[in-house]
Amino acid sequence: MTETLLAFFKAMADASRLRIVGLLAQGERSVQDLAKALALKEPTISHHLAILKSLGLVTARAEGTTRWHALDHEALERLSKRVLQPASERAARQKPRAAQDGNAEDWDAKVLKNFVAADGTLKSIPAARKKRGAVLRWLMHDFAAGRRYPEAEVNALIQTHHWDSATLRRELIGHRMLARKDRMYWRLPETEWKAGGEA
Amino acid sequence: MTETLLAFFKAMADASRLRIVGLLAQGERSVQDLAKALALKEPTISHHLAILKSLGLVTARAEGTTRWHALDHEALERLSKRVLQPASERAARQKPRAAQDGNAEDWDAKVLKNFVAADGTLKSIPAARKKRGAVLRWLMHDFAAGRRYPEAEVNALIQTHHWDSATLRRELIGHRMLARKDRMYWRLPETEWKAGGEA
DNA sequence: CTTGAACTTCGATAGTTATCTAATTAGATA
DNA sequence: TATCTAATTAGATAACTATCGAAGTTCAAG
Repeated sequence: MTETLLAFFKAMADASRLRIVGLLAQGERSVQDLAKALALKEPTISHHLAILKSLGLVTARAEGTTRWHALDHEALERLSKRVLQPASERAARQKPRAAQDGNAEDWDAKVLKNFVAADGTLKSIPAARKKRGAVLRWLMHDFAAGRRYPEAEVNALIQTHHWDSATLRRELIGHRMLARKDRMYWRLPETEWKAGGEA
Repeated sequence: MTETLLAFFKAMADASRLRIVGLLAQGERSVQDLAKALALKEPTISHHLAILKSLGLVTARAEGTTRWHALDHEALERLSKRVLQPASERAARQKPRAAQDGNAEDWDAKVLKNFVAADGTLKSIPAARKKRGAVLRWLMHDFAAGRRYPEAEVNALIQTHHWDSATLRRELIGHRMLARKDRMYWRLPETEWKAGGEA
C-alpha cells in the first residue's frame, strides 16, 4: 500500500522524468522526440520510460519501428490522489470499514471499532484472546506476503499503532501470523490463522 | 516553479522519510523517538529531518535540549495540491494571467493571449520585434537568475514551448535577456531588458 | 566550571542510479 | 537476403545519498 506510494515518489523524483511527463502530457512522443527535447541519448530515454511504464503512468503504441508514448492521465491522477490524502487520514483509513461481509470480518470490525482510535492507533491491547486475535489480524495488513522483514522493521511498523511492539510482535508469532528465524520475520499464509488457529 | 516540485518529490522518495512523515502526522516526536521507531541512529534522523525542514514540511520546537518535531500539515497539503494538478494543466497555467498590473505587463499579456496556446506552447513566433519581445520575456520565466545553463538545457527548456529553439535562443541573446560564453548561458538582470532595451 | 544528555556536524563508506557507448533486436524496404 | 532505422539491452562509469561512528555543540543541573 505504502509501497506503491514510495515507487511513485521515486519515479517522479528525477528532473528528466518530470520533464518527460510534462511533454507527454501534451501529446504522444517517440523516443527520439524526447531524446532531442531533453538533450539526452535514446537509451537514457528508454530507461526513464521503462520506469514510468512499470507504474502504468505511460503507455506505448507501436507504429512501424517507432513507438509512440503517451501519458495515462487517469493513472497519474489515481496515484496523485493518494498523495494528496494527508498522512493522518491515511492512518485513520486503516481503521476497518464498518461491517459488510458475512460473519468473521463482521465480528472483527466490531471489536476493532472499540479498540482502534480514529488516528489508527491502538487504544489498548485486548486481554481476551479472541478479541486480541481480531486486533492482530488487523495489524497484519501492514505485512506483505513473500517479503522478509528484519526485526527492526517489524517493530517500526507495529509502533505506528502501539508503543509496545515487543508484546505485539510476540503475539503475532504466537498466533502463527508471523514466522521468525534469525531475527528475520515473514508473513504466514492466511489459511494458517484466518479460519482456524483458535485451537 | 517546477524546482520546488522536484524537491518535494525527492524529499518524499525515501522510505525512511516517508515513515517519518507518517509518524509526525500523528503528533510530535523527538529525534530519539524517531530513531527508535525506525531503528536508525540519531544522526541519520537528523539528516532526514533537515531535508524535510528545508521544504518547510516539518517544524521544530525546543524544550530544554530535546527538540520536538511536528508535521506542518498545511505545508504538506500546499505541496501535495501542486502534485495533483495534472501536468497538462500546469503547462496551461504558464499562460500569463489576464492583465492586472499597470502598463507594460498589461500589454505583454494581450500579446501573449494571441500567441500562446492553452497548453503553453507557442503558436508562432511574432514577426514584429516589439511583440516578439513580449514572448521572449515570457520565455524567461523558465530561467532562474544566478544559474548557468548548458546549451542543451536551454534548448530543452525552450522546446517545451516551441520546436525552433535555435531561433528563439538567438533572439534571447539578441534581446540581452540571456548571455552566453563557451556554450554556457545565464540570465541577465531584468534591468537590462524589462524596461528599456528597445533601442 | 564540570558533567551529562539531546542533537548536530563531519568524514567515510556502501548502495543506488542516471547517463553514456557499444551491441542487439525488430520492423520496413529494396 | 541485405540494409537501414528505431528502439531496447548490456556493461561501465560517475554522481548522488542514506547510513554510520566520532567529534563538536548547546542546554540544564549540580
